Amino acid sequence: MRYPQNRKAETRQKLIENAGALAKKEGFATTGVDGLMATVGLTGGAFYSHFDSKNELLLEIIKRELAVSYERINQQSSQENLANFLNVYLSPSHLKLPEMGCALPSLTTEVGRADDSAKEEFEQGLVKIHHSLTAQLGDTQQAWAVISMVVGSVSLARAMKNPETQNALLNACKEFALKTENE
Amino acid sequence: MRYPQNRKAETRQKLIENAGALAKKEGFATTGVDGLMATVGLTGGAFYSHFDSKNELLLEIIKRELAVSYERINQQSSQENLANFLNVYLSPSHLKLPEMGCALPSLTTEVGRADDSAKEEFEQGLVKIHHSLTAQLGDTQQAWAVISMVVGSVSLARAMKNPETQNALLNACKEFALKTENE
DNA sequence: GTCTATACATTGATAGAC
DNA sequence: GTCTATCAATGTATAGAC
Repeated sequence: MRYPQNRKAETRQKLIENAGALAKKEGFATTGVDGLMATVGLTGGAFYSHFDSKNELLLEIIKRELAVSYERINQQSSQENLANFLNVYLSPSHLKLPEMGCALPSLTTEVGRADDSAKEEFEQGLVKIHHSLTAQLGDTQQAWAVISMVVGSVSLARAMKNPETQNALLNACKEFALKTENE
Repeated sequence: MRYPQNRKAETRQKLIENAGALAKKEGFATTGVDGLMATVGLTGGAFYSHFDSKNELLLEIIKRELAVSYERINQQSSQENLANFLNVYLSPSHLKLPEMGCALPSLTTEVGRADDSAKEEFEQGLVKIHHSLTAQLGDTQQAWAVISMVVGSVSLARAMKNPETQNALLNACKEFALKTENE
Protein backbone atom coordinates (compact mmCIF):
# COMPACT_ATOMS: atom_id res chain seq x y z
CA MET A 1 0.00 0.00 0.00
CA ARG A 2 1.09 3.56 -0.53
CA TYR A 3 0.16 5.09 2.80
CA PRO A 4 0.21 2.24 5.30
CA GLN A 5 0.99 4.43 8.29
CA ASN A 6 -1.83 6.80 7.44
CA ARG A 7 -4.31 3.98 7.09
CA LYS A 8 -3.32 2.52 10.43
CA ALA A 9 -3.60 5.87 12.14
CA GLU A 10 -7.00 6.39 10.57
CA THR A 11 -8.21 2.97 11.67
CA ARG A 12 -6.97 3.60 15.19
CA GLN A 13 -8.74 6.95 15.28
CA LYS A 14 -11.94 5.42 13.97
CA LEU A 15 -11.72 2.71 16.63
CA ILE A 16 -11.37 5.33 19.38
CA GLU A 17 -14.41 7.20 18.05
CA ASN A 18 -16.57 4.10 17.73
CA ALA A 19 -15.45 2.73 21.10
CA GLY A 20 -16.32 6.05 22.70
CA ALA A 21 -19.83 5.94 21.30
CA LEU A 22 -20.30 2.31 22.35
CA ALA A 23 -18.93 2.98 25.83
CA LYS A 24 -21.17 6.01 26.32
CA LYS A 25 -24.21 4.01 25.28
CA GLU A 26 -23.63 0.62 26.91
CA GLY A 27 -20.67 1.14 29.20
CA PHE A 28 -16.96 0.54 28.67
CA ALA A 29 -16.81 -2.79 30.51
CA THR A 30 -19.60 -4.28 28.43
CA THR A 31 -18.05 -3.04 25.17
CA GLY A 32 -16.39 -6.21 23.87
CA VAL A 33 -13.35 -6.28 21.65
CA ASP A 34 -15.09 -8.39 19.00
CA GLY A 35 -18.06 -6.07 18.77
CA LEU A 36 -15.85 -3.02 18.56
CA MET A 37 -13.70 -4.41 15.74
CA ALA A 38 -16.83 -5.41 13.84
CA THR A 39 -17.81 -1.72 13.64
CA VAL A 40 -14.80 -1.15 11.34
CA GLY A 41 -15.19 -4.43 9.47
CA LEU A 42 -12.38 -6.31 11.23
CA THR A 43 -12.19 -9.31 13.53
CA GLY A 44 -11.35 -9.38 17.20
CA GLY A 45 -7.75 -10.56 16.87
CA ALA A 46 -6.78 -7.41 14.98
CA PHE A 47 -7.52 -5.26 18.03
CA TYR A 48 -4.11 -5.94 19.55
CA SER A 49 -2.23 -4.58 16.58
CA HIS A 50 -3.75 -1.20 17.45
CA PHE A 51 -3.81 -1.23 21.26
CA ASP A 52 -1.76 -2.99 23.91
CA SER A 53 -4.82 -3.71 26.00
CA LYS A 54 -8.36 -2.60 26.68
CA ASN A 55 -7.04 -0.26 29.32
CA GLU A 56 -5.00 1.66 26.76
CA LEU A 57 -8.19 2.05 24.75
CA LEU A 58 -9.94 3.46 27.81
CA LEU A 59 -7.26 6.13 28.18
CA GLU A 60 -7.67 7.14 24.55
CA ILE A 61 -11.45 7.26 24.89
CA ILE A 62 -11.25 9.52 27.93
CA LYS A 63 -8.77 11.84 26.26
CA ARG A 64 -10.78 12.21 23.08
CA GLU A 65 -14.26 12.36 24.63
CA LEU A 66 -13.38 15.02 27.19
CA ALA A 67 -11.62 17.06 24.51
CA VAL A 68 -14.78 16.92 22.40
CA SER A 69 -16.92 17.98 25.38
CA TYR A 70 -14.48 20.81 26.07
CA GLU A 71 -14.82 22.14 22.54
CA ARG A 72 -18.60 21.97 22.67
CA ILE A 73 -18.87 23.71 26.02
CA ASN A 74 -16.35 26.33 24.99
CA GLN A 75 -18.31 27.09 21.86
CA GLN A 76 -21.80 26.95 23.33
CA SER A 77 -21.15 28.92 26.49
CA SER A 78 -19.08 31.67 24.96
CA GLN A 79 -21.04 32.41 21.81
CA GLU A 80 -24.10 33.46 23.71
CA ASN A 81 -24.60 32.80 27.40
CA LEU A 82 -25.22 30.18 30.04
CA ALA A 83 -28.83 29.65 28.95
CA ASN A 84 -27.71 28.41 25.57
CA PHE A 85 -25.47 25.78 27.09
CA LEU A 86 -28.11 24.64 29.56
CA ASN A 87 -30.76 24.31 26.88
CA VAL A 88 -28.57 21.93 24.92
CA TYR A 89 -27.07 19.96 27.78
CA LEU A 90 -30.32 19.52 29.72
CA SER A 91 -32.43 18.64 26.68
CA PRO A 92 -34.51 15.47 26.19
CA SER A 93 -32.50 14.65 23.07
CA HIS A 94 -29.31 14.60 25.13
CA LEU A 95 -30.99 12.07 27.40
CA LYS A 96 -32.02 9.88 24.49
CA LEU A 97 -28.72 9.84 22.63
CA PRO A 98 -25.89 9.15 25.07
CA GLU A 99 -23.69 7.86 22.25
CA MET A 100 -23.72 11.34 20.70
CA GLY A 101 -23.62 13.28 23.96
CA CYS A 102 -21.18 14.31 26.64
CA ALA A 103 -19.05 11.56 28.14
CA LEU A 104 -19.29 12.84 31.70
CA PRO A 105 -22.74 11.45 32.61
CA SER A 106 -21.92 8.15 30.87
CA LEU A 107 -18.34 7.29 31.83
CA THR A 108 -17.62 9.03 35.14
CA THR A 109 -18.76 6.21 37.43
CA GLU A 110 -16.72 3.63 35.55
CA VAL A 111 -13.63 5.83 35.62
CA GLY A 112 -14.10 6.09 39.37
CA ARG A 113 -13.55 2.31 39.51
CA ALA A 114 -10.65 2.27 37.05
CA ASP A 115 -6.95 2.57 37.82
CA ASP A 116 -4.96 5.74 38.48
CA SER A 117 -3.90 6.23 34.87
CA ALA A 118 -7.54 6.57 33.82
CA LYS A 119 -8.34 8.93 36.70
CA GLU A 120 -5.34 11.08 35.82
CA GLU A 121 -6.47 11.41 32.22
CA PHE A 122 -10.02 12.11 33.34
CA GLU A 123 -8.93 14.76 35.82
CA GLN A 124 -6.89 16.59 33.19
CA GLY A 125 -9.81 16.75 30.80
CA LEU A 126 -12.28 17.78 33.47
CA VAL A 127 -10.06 20.56 34.82
CA LYS A 128 -9.82 21.99 31.31
CA ILE A 129 -13.60 22.01 31.04
CA HIS A 130 -13.82 23.71 34.42
CA HIS A 131 -11.35 26.40 33.38
CA SER A 132 -13.34 27.11 30.26
CA LEU A 133 -16.57 27.49 32.19
CA THR A 134 -14.88 29.59 34.83
CA ALA A 135 -13.71 32.02 32.19
CA GLN A 136 -17.28 32.33 30.95
CA LEU A 137 -19.00 32.64 34.32
CA GLY A 138 -16.30 34.54 36.15
CA ASP A 139 -16.64 32.37 39.24
CA THR A 140 -14.65 29.24 39.99
CA GLN A 141 -17.09 27.88 42.53
CA GLN A 142 -20.09 28.45 40.35
CA ALA A 143 -18.33 26.69 37.50
CA TRP A 144 -17.77 23.52 39.58
CA ALA A 145 -21.34 23.72 40.85
CA VAL A 146 -22.84 24.04 37.36
CA ILE A 147 -20.75 21.17 35.98
CA SER A 148 -21.69 18.92 38.89
CA MET A 149 -25.34 19.84 38.62
CA VAL A 150 -25.74 19.20 34.90
CA VAL A 151 -23.80 15.92 35.03
CA GLY A 152 -25.82 14.68 37.98
CA SER A 153 -29.02 15.89 36.39
CA VAL A 154 -28.54 14.04 33.11
CA SER A 155 -27.40 10.88 34.91
CA LEU A 156 -30.39 10.85 37.23
CA ALA A 157 -32.89 11.69 34.51
CA ARG A 158 -31.64 8.81 32.35
CA ALA A 159 -32.33 6.40 35.20
CA MET A 160 -36.01 7.40 35.34
CA LYS A 161 -38.88 5.93 33.39
CA ASN A 162 -41.42 8.71 33.27
CA PRO A 163 -40.59 11.52 30.79
CA GLU A 164 -42.56 14.04 32.83
CA THR A 165 -40.45 13.37 35.90
CA GLN A 166 -37.33 13.60 33.77
CA ASN A 167 -38.38 17.00 32.46
CA ALA A 168 -39.31 18.24 35.91
CA LEU A 169 -35.79 17.46 37.06
CA LEU A 170 -34.09 18.94 34.00
CA ASN A 171 -36.16 22.13 34.01
CA ALA A 172 -35.72 22.65 37.73
CA CYS A 173 -31.97 22.52 37.36
CA LYS A 174 -32.06 24.77 34.33
CA GLU A 175 -34.13 27.47 36.02
CA PHE A 176 -32.19 27.21 39.25
CA ALA A 177 -28.88 27.71 37.47
CA LEU A 178 -30.20 30.72 35.59
CA LYS A 179 -31.66 32.22 38.75
CA THR A 180 -28.34 32.07 40.57
CA GLU A 181 -26.56 33.71 37.66
CA ASN A 182 -28.86 36.73 37.56
CA GLU A 183 -27.96 37.75 41.09
CA MET B 1 -35.56 -26.48 61.49
CA ARG B 2 -37.96 -24.54 63.65
CA TYR B 3 -38.14 -21.27 61.75
CA PRO B 4 -37.32 -22.14 58.16
CA GLN B 5 -39.26 -19.23 56.67
CA ASN B 6 -37.55 -16.78 58.98
CA ARG B 7 -34.13 -18.07 58.13
CA LYS B 8 -34.81 -17.85 54.44
CA ALA B 9 -36.11 -14.31 54.74
CA GLU B 10 -33.06 -13.36 56.76
CA THR B 11 -30.71 -14.88 54.21
CA ARG B 12 -32.49 -13.08 51.41
CA GLN B 13 -32.25 -9.79 53.29
CA LYS B 14 -28.58 -10.33 53.99
CA LEU B 15 -28.00 -11.05 50.31
CA ILE B 16 -29.70 -7.81 49.30
CA GLU B 17 -27.57 -5.87 51.76
CA ASN B 18 -24.30 -7.49 50.68
CA ALA B 19 -25.17 -7.22 47.00
CA GLY B 20 -25.93 -3.54 47.46
CA ALA B 21 -22.53 -2.92 49.03
CA LEU B 22 -20.76 -4.91 46.29
CA ALA B 23 -22.69 -3.15 43.53
CA LYS B 24 -21.95 0.28 44.98
CA LYS B 25 -18.25 -0.51 45.18
CA GLU B 26 -17.60 -2.45 41.96
CA GLY B 27 -20.78 -2.08 39.93
CA PHE B 28 -23.81 -4.32 39.62
CA ALA B 29 -22.84 -5.92 36.30
CA THR B 30 -19.45 -6.99 37.63
CA THR B 31 -20.96 -8.39 40.83
CA GLY B 32 -21.01 -12.13 40.11
CA VAL B 33 -23.49 -14.56 41.60
CA ASP B 34 -20.73 -16.83 42.94
CA GLY B 35 -18.94 -13.98 44.70
CA LEU B 36 -22.15 -12.69 46.21
CA MET B 37 -23.20 -16.07 47.61
CA ALA B 38 -19.72 -16.55 49.07
CA THR B 39 -20.32 -13.48 51.28
CA VAL B 40 -22.99 -15.47 53.16
CA GLY B 41 -21.09 -18.76 53.08
CA LEU B 42 -23.10 -20.38 50.29
CA THR B 43 -22.33 -21.52 46.76
CA GLY B 44 -23.53 -20.01 43.54
CA GLY B 45 -26.24 -22.52 42.76
CA ALA B 46 -28.18 -21.53 45.87
CA PHE B 47 -28.74 -18.05 44.50
CA TYR B 48 -31.74 -19.14 42.44
CA SER B 49 -33.66 -20.43 45.43
CA HIS B 50 -33.76 -16.80 46.62
CA PHE B 51 -34.12 -14.84 43.38
CA ASP B 52 -35.58 -15.61 39.98
CA SER B 53 -32.75 -13.85 38.22
CA LYS B 54 -30.08 -11.22 38.64
CA ASN B 55 -32.55 -8.63 37.47
CA GLU B 56 -34.87 -9.34 40.37
CA LEU B 57 -31.90 -8.79 42.66
CA LEU B 58 -31.26 -5.44 41.02
CA LEU B 59 -34.80 -4.32 41.76
CA GLU B 60 -34.41 -5.29 45.41
CA ILE B 61 -31.08 -3.48 45.65
CA ILE B 62 -32.56 -0.29 44.21
CA LYS B 63 -35.55 -0.42 46.54
CA ARG B 64 -33.49 -0.97 49.67
CA GLU B 65 -30.60 1.35 48.87
CA LEU B 66 -32.79 4.32 47.97
CA ALA B 67 -34.88 3.74 51.10
CA VAL B 68 -31.70 3.85 53.18
CA SER B 69 -30.57 7.05 51.48
CA TYR B 70 -34.01 8.54 52.06
CA GLU B 71 -33.82 7.84 55.78
CA ARG B 72 -30.34 9.32 56.04
CA ILE B 73 -31.20 12.48 54.14
CA ASN B 74 -34.42 12.89 56.08
CA GLN B 75 -32.58 12.62 59.36
CA GLN B 76 -29.53 14.70 58.47
CA SER B 77 -31.29 17.56 56.76
CA SER B 78 -34.09 18.00 59.25
CA GLN B 79 -32.25 17.67 62.52
CA GLU B 80 -30.11 20.70 61.84
CA ASN B 81 -29.88 22.32 58.43
CA LEU B 82 -28.59 21.99 54.89
CA ALA B 83 -24.99 22.52 55.99
CA ASN B 84 -25.07 19.37 58.06
CA PHE B 85 -26.21 17.27 55.12
CA LEU B 86 -23.66 18.79 52.75
CA ASN B 87 -20.79 18.22 55.18
CA VAL B 88 -21.56 14.53 55.34
CA TYR B 89 -22.47 13.93 51.71
CA LEU B 90 -19.59 15.93 50.23
CA SER B 91 -16.95 14.56 52.59
CA PRO B 92 -13.72 12.78 51.62
CA SER B 93 -14.82 9.72 53.58
CA HIS B 94 -17.94 9.46 51.42
CA LEU B 95 -15.65 9.41 48.40
CA LYS B 96 -13.49 6.68 49.84
CA LEU B 97 -16.25 4.33 51.00
CA PRO B 98 -18.81 3.93 48.23
CA GLU B 99 -19.94 0.59 49.68
CA MET B 100 -21.13 2.41 52.79
CA GLY B 101 -22.41 5.51 51.04
CA CYS B 102 -25.36 6.70 49.02
CA ALA B 103 -26.35 4.54 46.06
CA LEU B 104 -27.09 7.45 43.75
CA PRO B 105 -23.51 8.29 42.69
CA SER B 106 -22.71 4.57 42.33
CA LEU B 107 -25.69 2.97 40.63
CA THR B 108 -27.46 5.70 38.66
CA THR B 109 -25.57 5.25 35.39
CA GLU B 110 -26.12 1.49 35.39
CA VAL B 111 -29.83 1.92 36.09
CA GLY B 112 -29.96 4.25 33.12
CA ARG B 113 -28.94 1.27 30.97
CA ALA B 114 -31.23 -1.22 32.67
CA ASP B 115 -34.80 -2.12 31.72
CA ASP B 116 -37.97 -0.21 32.57
CA SER B 117 -38.71 -2.15 35.76
CA ALA B 118 -35.43 -0.95 37.26
CA LYS B 119 -36.01 2.63 36.15
CA GLU B 120 -39.48 2.56 37.64
CA GLU B 121 -38.17 1.39 41.00
CA PHE B 122 -35.38 3.96 40.84
CA GLU B 123 -37.75 6.78 40.00
CA GLN B 124 -40.02 5.96 42.92
CA GLY B 125 -37.15 6.04 45.38
CA LEU B 126 -35.66 9.21 43.96
CA VAL B 127 -38.96 11.08 44.00
CA LYS B 128 -39.34 10.25 47.68
CA ILE B 129 -35.90 11.66 48.39
CA HIS B 130 -36.80 14.76 46.44
CA HIS B 131 -40.00 15.25 48.41
CA SER B 132 -38.12 14.98 51.66
CA LEU B 133 -35.57 17.56 50.62
CA THR B 134 -38.29 19.83 49.26
CA ALA B 135 -40.00 19.81 52.64
CA GLN B 136 -36.74 20.84 54.27
CA LEU B 137 -35.72 23.53 51.79
CA GLY B 138 -39.17 24.80 50.92
CA ASP B 139 -38.35 24.92 47.22
CA THR B 140 -38.98 22.16 44.70
CA GLN B 141 -36.54 23.45 42.14
CA GLN B 142 -33.79 23.98 44.65
CA ALA B 143 -34.31 20.44 45.93
CA TRP B 144 -33.78 18.94 42.45
CA ALA B 145 -30.78 21.20 41.92
CA VAL B 146 -29.14 20.23 45.20
CA ILE B 147 -29.69 16.51 44.62
CA SER B 148 -28.27 16.72 41.12
CA MET B 149 -25.31 18.77 42.28
CA VAL B 150 -24.23 16.52 45.13
CA VAL B 151 -24.67 13.33 43.09
CA GLY B 152 -22.70 14.77 40.18
CA SER B 153 -20.10 16.15 42.54
CA VAL B 154 -19.38 12.85 44.29
CA SER B 155 -19.33 10.95 41.00
CA LEU B 156 -16.91 13.37 39.38
CA ALA B 157 -14.66 13.60 42.42
CA ARG B 158 -14.34 9.81 42.61
CA ALA B 159 -13.08 9.76 39.02
CA MET B 160 -10.18 12.09 39.87
CA LYS B 161 -6.75 11.14 41.08
CA ASN B 162 -5.57 14.21 42.97
CA PRO B 163 -7.17 14.68 46.41
CA GLU B 164 -6.67 18.44 46.23
CA THR B 165 -8.67 18.67 43.04
CA GLN B 166 -11.33 16.47 44.59
CA ASN B 167 -11.61 18.77 47.59
CA ALA B 168 -11.68 21.89 45.43
CA LEU B 169 -14.70 20.44 43.62
CA LEU B 170 -16.46 19.27 46.77
CA ASN B 171 -15.89 22.51 48.67
CA ALA B 172 -16.94 24.66 45.74
CA CYS B 173 -20.25 22.83 45.54
CA LYS B 174 -20.72 22.99 49.28
CA GLU B 175 -20.15 26.72 49.50
CA PHE B 176 -22.17 27.43 46.41
CA ALA B 177 -25.17 25.53 47.76
CA LEU B 178 -24.97 27.34 51.08
CA LYS B 179 -24.66 30.72 49.37
CA THR B 180 -27.82 30.17 47.35
CA GLU B 181 -29.73 29.16 50.45
CA ASN B 182 -28.89 32.30 52.38
CA GLU B 183 -30.53 34.56 49.83
C1' DG C 1 -32.39 -25.30 50.68
C1' DT C 2 -27.93 -26.25 49.31
C1' DC C 3 -24.76 -28.87 47.02
C1' DT C 4 -21.90 -30.39 42.76
C1' DA C 5 -21.79 -30.69 38.08
C1' DT C 6 -22.78 -28.94 33.89
C1' DA C 7 -24.42 -26.31 29.85
C1' DC C 8 -23.56 -22.45 27.10
C1' DA C 9 -22.16 -17.88 25.95
C1' DT C 10 -18.75 -14.37 26.22
C1' DT C 11 -14.82 -12.15 27.99
C1' DG C 12 -9.65 -10.41 27.20
C1' DA C 13 -5.73 -12.00 25.23
C1' DT C 14 -2.21 -14.92 22.48
C1' DA C 15 -0.12 -17.91 18.55
C1' DG C 16 0.82 -18.87 14.11
C1' DA C 17 -0.67 -19.02 9.10
C1' DC C 18 -1.18 -15.91 5.27
C1' DG D 1 -1.96 -6.09 9.56
C1' DT D 2 -5.51 -9.33 9.64
C1' DC D 3 -7.06 -13.73 9.82
C1' DT D 4 -8.62 -18.21 12.33
C1' DA D 5 -8.10 -20.94 16.11
C1' DT D 6 -7.49 -21.32 20.72
C1' DC D 7 -6.70 -20.45 25.65
C1' DA D 8 -8.16 -19.75 30.46
C1' DA D 9 -11.40 -17.38 33.07
C1' DT D 10 -15.86 -15.80 34.12
C1' DG D 11 -20.72 -14.98 33.39
C1' DT D 12 -25.82 -16.54 34.16
C1' DA D 13 -28.62 -20.21 34.65
C1' DT D 14 -30.28 -25.19 35.11
C1' DA D 15 -30.50 -30.33 36.64
C1' DG D 16 -30.40 -33.71 39.81
C1' DA D 17 -28.38 -35.79 44.13
C1' DC D 18 -28.69 -35.27 49.09
